[in-house]
Amino acid sequence: MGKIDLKKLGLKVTLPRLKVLAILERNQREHLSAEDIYKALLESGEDVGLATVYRVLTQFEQADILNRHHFAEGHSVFELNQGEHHDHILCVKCGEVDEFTDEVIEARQDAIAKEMGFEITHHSLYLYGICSACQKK
Amino acid sequence: MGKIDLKKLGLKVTLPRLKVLAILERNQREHLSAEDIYKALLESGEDVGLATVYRVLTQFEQADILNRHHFAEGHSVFELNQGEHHDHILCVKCGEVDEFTDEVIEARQDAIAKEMGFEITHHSLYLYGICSACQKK
DNA sequence: CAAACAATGAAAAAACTTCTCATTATTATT
DNA sequence: AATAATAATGAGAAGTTTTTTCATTGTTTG
Ligand SMILES: [Mn+2]
Ligand SMILES: [Mn+2]
Ligand SMILES: [Zn+2]
Ligand SMILES: [Zn+2]
Repeated sequence: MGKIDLKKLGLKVTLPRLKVLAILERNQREHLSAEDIYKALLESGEDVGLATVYRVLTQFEQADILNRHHFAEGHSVFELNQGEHHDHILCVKCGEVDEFTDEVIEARQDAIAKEMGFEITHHSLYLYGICSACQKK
Repeated sequence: MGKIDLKKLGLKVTLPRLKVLAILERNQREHLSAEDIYKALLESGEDVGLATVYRVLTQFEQADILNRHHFAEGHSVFELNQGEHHDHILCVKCGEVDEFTDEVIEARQDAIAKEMGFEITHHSLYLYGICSACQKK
């Protein structure tokens, strides 16, 4: 988990990029939308445009320092790439998001792709359900 | 695979609903967007509004006669519910979509949800990669 | 510190989907 | 077959999320 070096990624070191990165680092366990990040910037008194937030997030995604997810919400959410891959399970009642990794599933995915002649690049797996807290209500 | 009875689903039997259904039935193996369906209607000389296509698709989804998918494209695609569940593998080069089912993955998903205290309702699994045809180019 | 060029903010536009509302169609009931 | 009750429709406006445009500003290199 070394510090992220924008210069090494071919990105100029600008205030907007550093600020967005700081917000993502400060919210490691969260899954933030572009709007969330934009609002956080405004609250910190930073003068960054929403278009820039979108641009920077796309660049970070291409540089593989963060992951974009499409939960069943209509907008993208982002989280810093924490090294080890993980998948997500979401509560359809309260929106809670938990993370998991399963080696059996990962292995089967690779096997299936191979069987079907695909060279797999990535995957997205989301489980939806009702969390234990919401079941009790 | 009995004929779909709109009346039994609590939906009035209207021309737009029948036409949309016909297009979906005629394209069982495809994954069509609302726009695709709208264009197909126009080409058949049908006078159906795009808003109606969206409305009807949402109603069909709620009636559980079709499934909505969010591939990495920015818009929803739909396919008639063919009884047995399946997941998807997509080519990032040419857009080809193939289908598969894996009992091991299905079982692990249920087990994971249970372990994490969730009552699972559904899931979405998409594998992305390069198909065999595109690898040869 | 100057030149070269990349990044930015603001606003417009694009892409997709939903909403509003006046009109029309369907259904159940005569 | 006509009626009344009500649900569905088409057109366009509007809502959401994201991208593009472009004049201005900032970063980097030498
Ligand atoms: Mn996560
Ligand atoms: Mn399918
Ligand atoms: Zn919950
Ligand atoms: Zn391909």
